[in-house]
Amino acid sequence: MSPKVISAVSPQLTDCRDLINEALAKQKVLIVTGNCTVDYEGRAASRLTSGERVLMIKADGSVLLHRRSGYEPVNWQPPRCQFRVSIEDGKLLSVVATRQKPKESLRIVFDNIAVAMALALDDEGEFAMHVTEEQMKQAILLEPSLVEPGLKLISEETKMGDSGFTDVYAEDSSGRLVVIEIKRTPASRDAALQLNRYVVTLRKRVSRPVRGILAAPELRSGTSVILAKLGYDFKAISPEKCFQVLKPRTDARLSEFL
Amino acid sequence: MSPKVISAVSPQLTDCRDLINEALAKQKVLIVTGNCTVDYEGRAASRLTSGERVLMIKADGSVLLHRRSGYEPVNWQPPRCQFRVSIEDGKLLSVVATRQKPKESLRIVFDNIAVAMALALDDEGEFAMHVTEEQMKQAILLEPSLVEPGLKLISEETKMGDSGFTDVYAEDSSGRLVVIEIKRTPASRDAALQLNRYVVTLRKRVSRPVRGILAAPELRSGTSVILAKLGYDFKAISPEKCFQVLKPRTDARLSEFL
DNA sequence: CCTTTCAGTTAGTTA
DNA sequence: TAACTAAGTGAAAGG
Repeated sequence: MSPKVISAVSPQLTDCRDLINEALAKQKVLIVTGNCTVDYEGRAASRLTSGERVLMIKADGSVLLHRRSGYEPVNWQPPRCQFRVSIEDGKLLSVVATRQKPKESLRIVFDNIAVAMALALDDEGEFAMHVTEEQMKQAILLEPSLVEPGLKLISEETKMGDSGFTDVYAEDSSGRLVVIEIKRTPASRDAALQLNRYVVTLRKRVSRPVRGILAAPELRSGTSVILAKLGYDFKAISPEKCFQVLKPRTDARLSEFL
Repeated sequence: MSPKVISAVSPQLTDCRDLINEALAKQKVLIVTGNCTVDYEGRAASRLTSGERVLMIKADGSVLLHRRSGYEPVNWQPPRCQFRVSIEDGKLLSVVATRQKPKESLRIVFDNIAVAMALALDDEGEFAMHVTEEQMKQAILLEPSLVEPGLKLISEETKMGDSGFTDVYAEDSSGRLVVIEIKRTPASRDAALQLNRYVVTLRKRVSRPVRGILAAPELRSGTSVILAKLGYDFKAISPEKCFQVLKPRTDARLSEFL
């Protein structure tokens, strides 16, 4: 990370300005704490009188100005805005973050800076809302309306022949049979074809109409076309929703975690 | 502010732990940057694998974990949660932030810390979404439904005798006369009495029923009782809404501001 | 690019 | 405290 940090009793404003400009240019994460006033004008308008706050400007041009308390920043700017940094009267450092569409502007004027730092965060980590495929299935079995309102469970049988996919059988509100293919990750062409195999097999056995539903967090590009061609539906299932359904059961684990 | 800052190539974890604990105890704002993994379990569940991030813990126990990009923190904890800081295996520093109701837990484990700082922010500044009382009146004149649906303007006259308050005359959907008292700040007893004077005066002049509405961002405590006793209504008017109504007109000024 | 919907929404107000 | 609503909502998905 090799952070650049300015921390002095009275750091030179010019040094701070240079550090800020460099951070912006190199898309580092910038953190500045000091005494400032803040004006916003755009979708609304606000003014924050003098006080000590923490300014964070992130690599994508998001701006967050935090007071000492509260989850939310008191003032902010969403990603992709542009900056103008300048020194006024030799003793004020102003940062103006502007955005077009909607047209809005945030102006932060420091009359004193305590700490300024620029961080080149090396972060390739993966973020995942995690439930296992088995947990997703459990959630759907527990709460079939996750997939579709009025859906009624027919069979909890998992295996219809092979592996890699989880499936559930149900009946929809019109009395049609429904095969639900569950994937915990973005579903691809393979998932659609697998679903097709299940449906085709089932159609040979029964004379009732059979629907197919692919339940997954999302579809990989192109999959929706195949799915439509085969005549099946897609239902987005979020891991969070599944987790919430399962939550009562995981409370024991949560206690342990705490 | 007199910030305490730890910034070294490889700072001692014990020093960091002490700084964090002190910041938490004294309700300072804490900022820690370093390489970490993050696990969350509560309303949902998530895992973030190793990478460099910025952790901010605010005076009220809000937790924000920011990656290099994005307005929103990747993981967080709302205000009023509790902390446990510990060193594991002598080379991992873990911060666990837990909350009851809903029961949830955030666990951040650093294997390397680049910078840690504790800030005692001195911030008595006032935050205001600002429109003037005149602007509020303009907004209501432009868009009477801000006060009540179906309201129709009768008079743009401002003065009915004295000062300090802005008033507007209208007719409601039932054909009753309406006097609207506008205050840009939280309305007090005085505002209610002022409204009463206007209504009483008007009732002497006309034989139709006359309503009174106090339009302000909010009511000071006790004022709602008085208002109810007098038989008048309160309508909360947010500065933001007014601003949005007026916005088309302020675009010129906004351009100038940018 | 615009619209709609969702969020571990958060925050504020009221009953 | 719970329920309801608004937000400079932000972010993602779909048209």
